[in-house]
Amino acid sequence: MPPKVKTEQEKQQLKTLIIDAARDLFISKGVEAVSMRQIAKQIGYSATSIYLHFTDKNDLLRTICETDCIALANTFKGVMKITDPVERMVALGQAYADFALSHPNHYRLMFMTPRPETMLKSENINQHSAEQNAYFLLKTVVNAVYDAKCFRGDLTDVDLIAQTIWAGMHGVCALHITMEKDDWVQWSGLRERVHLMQAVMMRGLIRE
Amino acid sequence: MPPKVKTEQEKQQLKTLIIDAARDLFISKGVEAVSMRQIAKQIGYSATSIYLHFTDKNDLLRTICETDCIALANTFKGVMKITDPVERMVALGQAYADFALSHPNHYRLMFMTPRPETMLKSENINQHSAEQNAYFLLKTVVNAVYDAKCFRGDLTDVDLIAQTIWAGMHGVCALHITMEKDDWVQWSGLRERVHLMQAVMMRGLIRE
DNA sequence: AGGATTGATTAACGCCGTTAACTTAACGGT
DNA sequence: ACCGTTAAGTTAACGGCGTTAATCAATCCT
Repeated sequence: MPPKVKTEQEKQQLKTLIIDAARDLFISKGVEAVSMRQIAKQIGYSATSIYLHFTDKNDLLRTICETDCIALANTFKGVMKITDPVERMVALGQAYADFALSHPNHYRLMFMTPRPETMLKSENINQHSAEQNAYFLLKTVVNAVYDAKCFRGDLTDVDLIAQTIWAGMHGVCALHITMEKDDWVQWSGLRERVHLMQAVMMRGLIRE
Repeated sequence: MPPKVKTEQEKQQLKTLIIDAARDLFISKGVEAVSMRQIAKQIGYSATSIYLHFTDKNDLLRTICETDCIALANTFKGVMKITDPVERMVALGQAYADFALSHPNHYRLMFMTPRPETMLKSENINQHSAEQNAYFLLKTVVNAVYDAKCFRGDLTDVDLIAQTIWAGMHGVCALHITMEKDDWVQWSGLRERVHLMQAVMMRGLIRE
């Protein structure tokens, strides 16, 4: 029963209705365990209706990733108030880990799901906006530390430094999310692992 | 057409035939893109035959992971010949990254695929054998460095140290494998990232 | 020789993502 | 006031998936 002619705003509303339902399901059950039919049922539409707004499941997934990457950058706004550059960088790492570990399925969705071909082009993410790109935000924070001449003298590539910090935090979080339950490893405390990674990063990067 | 009565050895042969075919496909196309029917076709059997040897797809996957975890530990044997404990530890990290980055799908299979419930119990992996457990091997190597009193004084938990090193290398590799193609990040060179992570780890952990 | 057992097969079930064909309601033009 | 067009949705259908049930053929045991 199609009460026709939808304003652009109404269209967008339905689109975000789909996105929100899909994200809820993805987060609570994991991406691969959620079907288009389930998402549709959740919002009282038929499965094929989703295809009127997204070309396929990957498109939906990519859109959620983009949206949430922006949202994630926004949740980091609080740490940006910290004035000391090094302190701010540490706090950002902590905030990142907090997000990853308190929303593991959400994190998996955003940073542990291999991107299919169709996901490559993300025109919607502004490469150079701290509001819209969590990585650019990290880079900004790292750059401030660099400008304050706090890094070791042999470190001159800000991208490289930022990506290494990211990799360190990602490593702890991703390893935990994937292998938490594997009992052939005697896992030490998660808190300690996050903390030591931060300490190692700082000692390894900051001028002594 | 069943030419009956199979010796235990023949059974095992068929089982490893399935495993090898499945691994080949998993590695070349990614786990989720490979169906039981495809694996079966590869070895000239019907799809349901696989279920005579593995209870389901997860069981097959878990078996491959276990097998290859043991195999991985064996490929590290060369590294163990290095006598200097710190050198040996660095070389192990490099060997680990080399494996991950030259066999990304294989690595994904082993260390980036979330374990379903049925995967938890891995009785086949010996928790305390360096030959059968790559993590225990790492722990042994880390322990040698610890005994040589090369770690900073505040580091006393060998498991924690080993897991942090693992996380660091895993972070670089996993991030690369997942996000390599995402163009909203200006990736610096992969080699440099691996190298800096190693350097940061060493500077952060080793007594100065 | 004949029944039980083993190693395999084919058929079938209920999902999945996605496409095609169809329906119904609202709008624009005359 | 009518009528075609189009937008927004539906149902039907396709081929493939993981997996289970039923079946089949060859061998073994007695």
